[in-house]
Amino acid sequence: MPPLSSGLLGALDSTSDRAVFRQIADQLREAIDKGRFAEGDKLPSETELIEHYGVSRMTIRNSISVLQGEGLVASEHGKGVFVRPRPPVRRLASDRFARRHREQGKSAFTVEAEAVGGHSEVDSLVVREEKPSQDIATRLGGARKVLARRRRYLLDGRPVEFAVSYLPLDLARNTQIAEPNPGPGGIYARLEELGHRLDHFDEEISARMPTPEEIKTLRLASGVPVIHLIRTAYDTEGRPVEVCDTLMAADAYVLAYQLPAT
Amino acid sequence: MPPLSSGLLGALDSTSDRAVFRQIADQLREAIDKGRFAEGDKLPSETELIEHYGVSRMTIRNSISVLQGEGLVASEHGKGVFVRPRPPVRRLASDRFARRHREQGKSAFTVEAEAVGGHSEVDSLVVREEKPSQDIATRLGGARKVLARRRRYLLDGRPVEFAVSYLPLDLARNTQIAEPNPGPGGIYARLEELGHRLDHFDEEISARMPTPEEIKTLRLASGVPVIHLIRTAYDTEGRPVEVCDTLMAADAYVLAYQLPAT
DNA sequence: AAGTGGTCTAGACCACGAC
DNA sequence: TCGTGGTCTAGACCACTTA
Repeated sequence: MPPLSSGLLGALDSTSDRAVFRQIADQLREAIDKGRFAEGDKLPSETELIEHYGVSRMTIRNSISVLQGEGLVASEHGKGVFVRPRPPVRRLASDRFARRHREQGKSAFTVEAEAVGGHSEVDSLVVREEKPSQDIATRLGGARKVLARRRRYLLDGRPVEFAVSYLPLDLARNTQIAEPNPGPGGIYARLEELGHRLDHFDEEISARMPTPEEIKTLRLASGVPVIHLIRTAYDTEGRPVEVCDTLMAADAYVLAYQLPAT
Repeated sequence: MPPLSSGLLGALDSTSDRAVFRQIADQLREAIDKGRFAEGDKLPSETELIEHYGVSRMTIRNSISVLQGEGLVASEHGKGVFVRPRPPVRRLASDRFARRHREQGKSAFTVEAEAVGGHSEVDSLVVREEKPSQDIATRLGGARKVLARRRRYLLDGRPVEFAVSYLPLDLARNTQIAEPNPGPGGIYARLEELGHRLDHFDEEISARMPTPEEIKTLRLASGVPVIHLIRTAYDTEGRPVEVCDTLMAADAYVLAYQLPAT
């Protein structure tokens, strides 16, 4: 095995209070930040790092797990540890639910996917009647039964978003909204055809680390948070007609909004 | 040492493919989710878990580090590992920059703090002239020098947000905006007095894991992401008059927006 | 077969906090 | 003082990838 290219990584400071594994993590992080390891590059193997620093394997693994937690690197069993590439980001514009998009027969996700020139797919579509959670029921103005539309969105084959739409059952039952394919313009276009002209949407955004199940569904690398977005759609009479509960891979999205100054 | 209360945690499945430390993490997670350990409760000590499961210490520590990464628990040296309490969340409303708030002499942060009945402080205020980064310069329409206002916000003594406002220097120099205390209503009130009537704000939101420096500044527990918000303020002539780059502790915020349906 | 990371053991010494 | 978590060692065996 060839020795580590000199200069890429420095030496430890034994006089420092800082733990050895943190010093090693610091040096690797700095090398990545400065581009000495580029996106997609393989870091030195554990064996190489052990020899370079003269420490035990667990110390090296500890260092690398720090960087994994920061979302900087991802390890691949049998291959190595790699600098995580920044995936292409989808920017959700504040006009993404504008009527003019619906009138062109496009769903919001399609509009966004086209904006980045990507290929979009929908997946795992399940439509069924449910008893809503307390939170969803409240947001829907006290609905006792709802129609739930679950689906996963993929961009260029990568799952990026998982969403559940809830609609009051009395409103959606026996309409095309209850069909797997809601038709051109999506369920918002159907709601308007049913006489529920949409007035505005409220969105609430938070971020957190994913649960193991969410990691599986969105195939998340470690160190990638999720953005949780809950949108409520209101018609012109002020009635909430849909709640959409969305979980997004945070490394795949930027959300954009416009606020009035008045 | 008393034995672990029976029933709280189960046994390992040696026939399972799932790694032992993951099985232990699963059981602890389930116990937390089901409320068998409540917020703020202490988990069994490493020694207790070692005896309960009959595994080595590193295996137990590995399990706990999984839960730390998920933001479920936080360890305190010398005391134990505790279920992380959900801190009070500040909800940023979509009207938080409405003129009516400014006209009451209140800053946006004060308005929000009062809404949750908390005590707010500002900290580490530094105002100085700078050469902006490429990104900031572009957002400001090509400004070559800017006034930068850095500050940290604390809610009930806990740092929750770090923000930097950038203003074109030709606009802010020798005004009260360049003073540490910008006066009632904050810099947006001053901008309007200077003839820059505000029209709207653009906000861009993303989420990621914090850098070590950000962890220090916001005193973040492990497993807590940050929300990155970049706001650009435009006057009625369409000129960008301020860019505010904000980093928020994700466990302390919910952002709310309203979208038009038109 | 050789190299990589994944899991696990059985110790050691240290630093912090509560009593 | 004692129990807690923090750091570190020196091994072992396994699973995956590449050649």
